Amino acid sequence: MSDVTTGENLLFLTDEQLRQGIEAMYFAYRGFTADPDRILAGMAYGRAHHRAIHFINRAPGTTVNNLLLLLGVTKQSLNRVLRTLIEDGLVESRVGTVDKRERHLFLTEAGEALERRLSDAQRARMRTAYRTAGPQAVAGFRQVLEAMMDPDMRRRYHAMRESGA
Amino acid sequence: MSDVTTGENLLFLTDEQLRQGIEAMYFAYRGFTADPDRILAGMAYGRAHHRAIHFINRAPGTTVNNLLLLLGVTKQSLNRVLRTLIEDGLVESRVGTVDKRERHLFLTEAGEALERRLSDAQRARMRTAYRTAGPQAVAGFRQVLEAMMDPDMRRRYHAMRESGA
DNA sequence: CTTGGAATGTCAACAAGACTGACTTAAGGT
DNA sequence: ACCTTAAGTCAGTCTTGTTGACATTCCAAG
Repeated sequence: MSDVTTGENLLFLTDEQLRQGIEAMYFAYRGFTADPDRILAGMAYGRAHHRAIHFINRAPGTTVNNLLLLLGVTKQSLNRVLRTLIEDGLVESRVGTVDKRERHLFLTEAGEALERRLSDAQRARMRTAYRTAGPQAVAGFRQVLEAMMDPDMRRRYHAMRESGA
Repeated sequence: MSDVTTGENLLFLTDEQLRQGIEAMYFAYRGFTADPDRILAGMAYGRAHHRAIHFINRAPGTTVNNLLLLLGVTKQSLNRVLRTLIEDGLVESRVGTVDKRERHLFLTEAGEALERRLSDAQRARMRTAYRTAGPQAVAGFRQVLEAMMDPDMRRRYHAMRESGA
């Protein structure tokens, strides 16, 4: 351990440092959502639709229940969003083959097109930020974010990474 | 430049890495807001009240207009929040002495008490995350967050740090 | 000095997206 | 047969965002 991490030199843990971190998180999240929000503003969609599309793309064939756990909203709330996406032909809902109670969700071609448009914008900002800060900083960024998650979310986040990559 | 940052070794900039970063940001932000949300759930307040209280505490005497720029909402939206906080005796609004159109905002003792309760909870999570990840990671975290902000927000974020610390 | 425009803040009405609670339908599992 | 689980629906509420209209105050140009 270096001297910054021990004794009275825990300078990165002062209240002022923590407050600045909180504000940085707040302002950065605004930037993080700004580009997709702008794209969606024109259509009849919002951030809720984006989140659904994102996770259906990440885990094609996921069930409604699984999506519910990832998004942390009520089924009534998700249902409203999902219904419009299905009606508009962006998402397809297939009855489960092994368990017919389940609905498996997939993006249609139109859904994938919108997903790409949204995630291109979001990744472009992320890429610029990553490039500006450099690989070391990115590693630290990821470490702190992970430590900030609730344990449940951290589990789901890891599960997603394993199946995804 | 080290070899990770050049040539074909830009591994931290792959689409998969960026997607994981996006998801980490999403899940971490949920954790970030969870504790204050829980505290506020009981009262008739929400995240919007928290944000107002936070920034009034950070910049006592700030005007409504300045708060508007920080929060990025319409004045009508902020006004509703502010009105309830004033009615409930958490915020005091003083008519400007030099420009009587302006209202200067301050936390009352009750307001400061709630601010402390909310920010204690949020800082506790932040402190744990920082301690877990370590000072190097925290530095990287801050760098990436800053690079993710919109330029306007970055300016305001820096202005806040100068006056605050 | 007056008057018109800009800045600041307030009121009212509405929409999106979250919530709870109650209920239905269909399919599994014991 | 009975209970549970998955999904969907209907109704009502809350928070927080939006627009539009309006009042007050300031300031500067005529």
